[in-house]
Amino acid sequence: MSFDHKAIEEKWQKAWLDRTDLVAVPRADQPKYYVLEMYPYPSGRLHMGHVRNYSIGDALARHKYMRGFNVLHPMGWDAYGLPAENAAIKHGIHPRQWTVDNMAYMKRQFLRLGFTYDWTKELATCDPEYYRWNQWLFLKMLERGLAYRKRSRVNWCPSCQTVLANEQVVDGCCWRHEGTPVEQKELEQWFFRTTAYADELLEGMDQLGNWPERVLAMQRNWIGKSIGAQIQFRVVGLEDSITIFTTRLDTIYGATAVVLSPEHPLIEKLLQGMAGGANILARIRQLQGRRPVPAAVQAEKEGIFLGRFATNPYNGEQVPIWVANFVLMEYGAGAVMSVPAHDQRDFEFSQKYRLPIKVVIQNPQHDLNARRMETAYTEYGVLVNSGTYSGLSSEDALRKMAADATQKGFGKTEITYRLKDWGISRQRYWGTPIPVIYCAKCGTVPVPYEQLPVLLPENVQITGLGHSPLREAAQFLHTTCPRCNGPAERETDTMDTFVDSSWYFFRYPNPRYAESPVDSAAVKYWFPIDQYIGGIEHAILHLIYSRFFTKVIRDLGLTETDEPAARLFTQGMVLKDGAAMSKSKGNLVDPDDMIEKYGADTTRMYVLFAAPPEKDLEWNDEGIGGIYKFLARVYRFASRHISELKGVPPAPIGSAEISAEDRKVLRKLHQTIRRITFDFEGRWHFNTDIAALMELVNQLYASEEQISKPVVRETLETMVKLLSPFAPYLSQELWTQLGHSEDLLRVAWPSYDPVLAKEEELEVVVQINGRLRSKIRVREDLTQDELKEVALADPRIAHIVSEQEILKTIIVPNKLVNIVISEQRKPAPTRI
RNA sequence: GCGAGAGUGGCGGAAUUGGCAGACGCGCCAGACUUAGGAUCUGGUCCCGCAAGGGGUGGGGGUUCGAGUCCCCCCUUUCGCACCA
Repeated sequence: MSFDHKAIEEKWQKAWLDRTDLVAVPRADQPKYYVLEMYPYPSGRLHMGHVRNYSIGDALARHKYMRGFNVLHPMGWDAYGLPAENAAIKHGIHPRQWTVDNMAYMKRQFLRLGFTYDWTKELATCDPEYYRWNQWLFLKMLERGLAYRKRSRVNWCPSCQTVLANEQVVDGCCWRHEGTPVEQKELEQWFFRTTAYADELLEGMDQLGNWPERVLAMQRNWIGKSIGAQIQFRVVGLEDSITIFTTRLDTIYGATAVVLSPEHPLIEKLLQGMAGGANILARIRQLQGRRPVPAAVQAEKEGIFLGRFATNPYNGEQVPIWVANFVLMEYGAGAVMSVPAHDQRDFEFSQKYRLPIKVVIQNPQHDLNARRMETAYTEYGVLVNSGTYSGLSSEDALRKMAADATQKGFGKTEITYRLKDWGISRQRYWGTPIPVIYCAKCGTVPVPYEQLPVLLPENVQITGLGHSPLREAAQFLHTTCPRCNGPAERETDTMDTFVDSSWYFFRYPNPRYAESPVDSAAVKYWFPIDQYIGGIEHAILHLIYSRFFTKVIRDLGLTETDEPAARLFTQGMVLKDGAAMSKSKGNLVDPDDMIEKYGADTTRMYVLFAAPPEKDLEWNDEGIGGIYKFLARVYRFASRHISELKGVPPAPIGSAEISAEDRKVLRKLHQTIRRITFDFEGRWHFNTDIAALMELVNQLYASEEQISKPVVRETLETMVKLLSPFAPYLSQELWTQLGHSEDLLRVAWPSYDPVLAKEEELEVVVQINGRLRSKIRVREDLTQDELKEVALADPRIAHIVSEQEILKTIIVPNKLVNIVISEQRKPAPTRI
């Protein structure tokens, strides 16, 4: 009987349609397991990266079912987003239609792949019953000052025709459009106050020991906490002072200038009434224009002297005030002190403009000479030329100088973050309307909760022309003020779609819950997510926003959860010819084609086999055939024996009269159980688990003629269980053919017998001077002396050792004997 | 520049604590079965050598009875951050 994967998969797809046994319900008597894979954007069809992500999650979910866990394994759709709108512009199809069609198609793909999702938990973020809760959460955040509106310089992607958050700018370009430099625009925007949780986001990482270090490092870096001090320099001849931020207060005696960002608000005032001031201002504006925005490339440092001076509050020295392109307004105080001797940037700047260099930290290796320095000395050290602080270490000086600044009132200790508040306004149609109304009389008025959801209107002309299409939707735009009933306008920007994905995992436990975004009781049972699985590309974007939302939702009193996911796993990318698969590169491998040709089992299993899950996977069109061949081998072996196994009991474990060949197969079987079981505990190197199953099958083929029926039954049944997380269709089919009726998910995961798994006779390696010389087969648990004796009796060893003096013998019981003799004289090399 | 990771046959990869380097698969070679084989089964496949033997995990050094694994230096490469004061 040949392996008809199509017939088998179609049969079980039908049987598994609308299955009710996967509906997750809280149960007090069972340990729970919430396994979640990042939901997809419904772009049209699944790609291999999806198949990989979801095959990892499904293997885990199936294993947890078999281990007796109450499993929550949901799936949904990140259904708002720009591609739907682009499709509308290009093909004239409505974004909703496009999205709905795609979800339907991709759901069929999911069903075809045989994943164990509880589809009763399905959610789509473009559904009013979902996005109303985005609006609800927004209003709560508004109440708490966690959402606010301000005019600011924002990142603008000319391709997307919308604003981007800082997190969505990669190398100065849009995260969706690699070649499109982001522009800066001044706009009124809504923000979420992520900075309010900066410290908790940082400290919370202590709880994330089971997140990849790589992700934590990226988040730490992104939050960018730095502890320093703010110091005020009085402007000579004016009442104003300039505040600078520094982490190296210990070097302040070496300051030779104060440098402002070109956007610094004080500049105009400083130039007022100065001769040539207008000219200088014009040059500064020019400098701004020339600055690469945002600073993607390190540009040549350029500066302009303002003609004014400021006083260093520590030593009373007057230093020139400059404006330079390398000082960022967005960070710290928008102004710095320039210490060329101890900061590389300041050093370069001073070289170019011939500013003096003053050494105030001494290098213990050799004395620094300001005139001969070629780079800045940035290490901590001992202070010199620093008044009363001279002689202190940098660490002591930092503390003392900050304390003195506070006491004397010209500065204080200050903490700054790289993390910025999250700009969430998007000038696009296909997203959640921001539930705010602008009234000429009452100002900005939140939409009352009872009027939620603010529905996204369906009949809107989508043009992609740079302002929200909702501006043109008169029905939507014009409304009445909830306070005064006067005429008013709605906010027409929509929310960043990352808002949707920041809390969807809280919705899964009860996605139809109508009282609040989260069903607190259900969440209390299921949370935290025991295992979250997704791509590394979300290390900062989605995963930092999610952590922020988790804390906000907690502080709203809806949950007690501090962190969303106890464990995070980031799988590697699927590559073809060394590059990520993409339409533009033309190197796509379509999962549908693979499923059509080899079946879902093979496709799933191959993505698990080709590389360990955390590493990138290089797709190989030939390789997948090897998995198909393996499954066909399993099927063929089973087919040859199933009919004769009727009524045959599984092998009685430990039975004395089983043959040596039986024992060999059982040993391999139990070693395989041990290996795969161990691996599911967290290592997840499914590639080696599948290799172990292949070894078992190879052993079965080799021993086929000599093993007894009970052992065949035992081995087949157990093997099918071990195989089922990776190849569920074939496994369920064979399980049924073996005479069972229950679903494999409800069958207990096999346990191994350590006695059976143990090798009876061991092969011990014999080395001489660390080099392999022979192998001996011995009984287990020989004493060290016995082992040594057997090793020395080995003819090959005896031959080499014969007349040498044995200096030492190292014995690792059951493993190895290493005999150390004096190094043999090498025969003189024959030269030609 | 800073931070994290990686470098093993023709290819993907294995080697859980320092203890047989190359499991498993692809590819390739040979044989069997066959009208046929891009099916299936069996055997072989790190390099040099007929063999005995020798060499071998990016390069160099070190620790150790013993190093792919630990330490130091260097090279290559992937990813993240990048004028963050």
